[in-house]
Amino acid sequence: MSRETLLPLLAAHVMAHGLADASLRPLARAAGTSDRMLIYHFGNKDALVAALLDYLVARFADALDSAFPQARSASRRACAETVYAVTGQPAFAPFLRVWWDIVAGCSAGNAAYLAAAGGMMEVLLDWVVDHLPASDPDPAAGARAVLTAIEGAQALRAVGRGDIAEAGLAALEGRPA
Amino acid sequence: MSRETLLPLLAAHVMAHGLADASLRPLARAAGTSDRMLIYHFGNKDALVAALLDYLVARFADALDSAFPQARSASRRACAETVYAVTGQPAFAPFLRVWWDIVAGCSAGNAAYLAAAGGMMEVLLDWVVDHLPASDPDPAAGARAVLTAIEGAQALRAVGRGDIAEAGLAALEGRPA
DNA sequence: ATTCGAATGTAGCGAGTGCTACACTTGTAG
DNA sequence: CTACAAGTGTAGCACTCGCTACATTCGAAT
Repeated sequence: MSRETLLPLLAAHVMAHGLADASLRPLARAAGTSDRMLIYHFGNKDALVAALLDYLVARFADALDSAFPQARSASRRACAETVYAVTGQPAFAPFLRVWWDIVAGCSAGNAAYLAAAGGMMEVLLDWVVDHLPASDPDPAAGARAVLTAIEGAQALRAVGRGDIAEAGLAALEGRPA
Repeated sequence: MSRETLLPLLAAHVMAHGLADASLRPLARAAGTSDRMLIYHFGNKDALVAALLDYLVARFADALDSAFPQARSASRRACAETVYAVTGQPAFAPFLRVWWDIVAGCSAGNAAYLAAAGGMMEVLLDWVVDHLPASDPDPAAGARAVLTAIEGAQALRAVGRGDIAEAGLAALEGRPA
């Protein structure tokens, strides 16, 4: 039982039950250990959460690579709608749940969450750049526009207003600027 | 000390310290009462939070009406950028902090948070419709596009990537579709 | 075989959680 | 004046929190 064998089990529990109110004893139970051993391996809870966030960023990158279509999209709007559709699948709900916990933590000033969020945004930004139409005149700007729209659409879906999100994405410009 | 006199004080504390980990005793201290009395007035913590969310939605509507320019924007993009700029002012940080707590709570399945979020989105949607260019051919669709972009930009700013948000908004179509 | 450090179990500390029991003071209606 | 309900203070319950002290087991190196 090292950090490496623990982390997947801990991550599974966090994705199922949220990051915000994850406490040592339930975490330990989910991983088949004791709170005592979690502190032993990670030093303290903050370090554990930091390790967990690192692990989750890596898993998020994996999920993007494996679950998404490889082909480039036909337009910025199509790219955004693809990401929106894929992340709407049930398999992605646990990621999104943790994601909003991270955003809330960042807004509260948590530095570890900020670092994790930055990592995830970098991964996502790279992925979007690689999936924009090859004809896009400014992939860097296009990726940022698409990412902004995706984030907003997911926030709206999270609060039960997927209708606004879908209308919003549909109104995105279909062709590169 | 009725609910009505308590709510502003409770709301102030929540906006300063977050909604997620607001517990009765600190809330009571901030309002000059005891946890005992909070339960007496509201029944239990869930009801207190529900009342607090109602109050916050109303305050949010007030803040929009008073702090934002009255004039219509010149374009959908300008409208989004105005909202982004205004909500970037320090006075709005407490609202946003609570907002992300609400989004995270919705993602975790909290029904009371869902209702509050729905109310806030309704308020914001109406405001955006009223501030789109009068020439916009489809204000309902335009407002949804603007709102999606705004939400995304704010999420990105919350996680320290305001640079992406600004580039993303700049790439929005400047003229109505 | 002995020694030593890594790994682990048990028990508990002090603080904080939502909430309740009980007693007490008020203000008001009869 | 009395009766009664609304309001309030004090104390506490059963629980969880992150973390620690102490003791033990176990495996490998000497």
